[in-house]
Amino acid sequence: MEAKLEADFSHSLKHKILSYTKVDENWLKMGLKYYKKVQLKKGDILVAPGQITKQFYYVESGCISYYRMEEGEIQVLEFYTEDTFFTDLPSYVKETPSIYYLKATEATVLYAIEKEDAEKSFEKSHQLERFGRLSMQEAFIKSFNRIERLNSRSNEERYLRLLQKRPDLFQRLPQYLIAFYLGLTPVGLSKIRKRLGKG
Amino acid sequence: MEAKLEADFSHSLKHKILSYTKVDENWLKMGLKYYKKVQLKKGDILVAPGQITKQFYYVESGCISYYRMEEGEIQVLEFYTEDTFFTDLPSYVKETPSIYYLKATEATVLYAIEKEDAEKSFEKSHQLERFGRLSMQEAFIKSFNRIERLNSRSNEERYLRLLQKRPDLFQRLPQYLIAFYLGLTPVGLSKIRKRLGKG
DNA sequence: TCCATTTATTAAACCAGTTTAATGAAATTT
DNA sequence: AAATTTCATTAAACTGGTTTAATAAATGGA
Repeated sequence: MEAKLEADFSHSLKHKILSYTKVDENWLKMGLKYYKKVQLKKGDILVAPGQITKQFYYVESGCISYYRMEEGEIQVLEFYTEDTFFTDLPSYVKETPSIYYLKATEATVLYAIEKEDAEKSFEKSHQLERFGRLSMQEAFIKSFNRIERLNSRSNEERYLRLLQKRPDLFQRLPQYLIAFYLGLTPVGLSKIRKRLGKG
Repeated sequence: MEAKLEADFSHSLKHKILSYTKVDENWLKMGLKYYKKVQLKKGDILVAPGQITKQFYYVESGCISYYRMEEGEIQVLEFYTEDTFFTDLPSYVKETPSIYYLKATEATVLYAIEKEDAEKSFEKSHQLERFGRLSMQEAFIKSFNRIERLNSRSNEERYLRLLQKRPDLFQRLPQYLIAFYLGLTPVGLSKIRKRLGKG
């Protein structure tokens, strides 16, 4: 019974780690036991400006939006959804106060690991260190793709590409957040959608 | 004499690696010996569309621009300058043909390591694996900063921020490349500069 | 179920960029 | 030094966004 329970615990996280590299069972167990489950309700704030982000996260289910407010304007950097690692990296790495929000835009289940523990696990296990490297590499590629998208000069194209690449976002998020993510105003996005016949 | 020569070889690269994490001298030597020096003249192309990028690079001096051509339009993703690691990551990771150019915009000195050798070094040494992870993390943070800049809706602000953060680029690169990097046309950038009184 | 709030659309005036093309200046080649 | 090429600026017409404000629709709480 208990064994069953343990096997179920963070199953998706375990699977995710193993998708990067082979990790011996005992080291994997060691790494996994540092993670603790966090349940967020819609609207819960995980990180707010001024706080130092000392944890790294894995989204099992739900959606976290990563944004900041600057002179009344929202700037949306990313949406983290199922099966994704994330944190507020600038604050996490430099241990300085965050200037961002990390907020659940729907009921969300996370696993959180303390920075200290993450580093401990990397130090102890070469294999987990490799997992750390490869997951960082994946994060980098994703952010690279985002740059590519942001850098193309046509907003319409940007909208269409997002619609194609992450259609789920349009179902689960208010449209104005998507507008800011695309670097548009809600009015601007609405116009584009009208022009395209709502695609 | 020979010892002196060896000590000088890729000194800046050695220094760079050690800036990430401690690496025992013998492992470091082992890692470094995989790198070979590459000298590029202005205009030389390191990677062209269609090629598979099988090396990872470190810029000792000079400047490499990373861009693509799409229907006659240039899209500039990044400029890699002194003391920076880079490659065409999508192609390097997935071993698929590149869709980008990597081109020297001035005389440039690089150190190049074969992917195979890089992986070998990571496998052999936990410390080098850590270096790999942390350098990837740094690359990720840089690209994150770029997203932040690209995502702000005012072009003028984007221009000013770049001017402040990487003033060297304005000295060493033609203005039209900077314009495309900012997601503008050369004409657009020229207008902004005029408006601001050439900053 | 109704009321309050949040979100999306539309309209109108405006503006910061684009496109195209011409001119001029600077750098490179011969 | 002259010729050629590359690069930056300017102008004019245009376009696709912004801003502001009003309205309508959807959502959520008491």
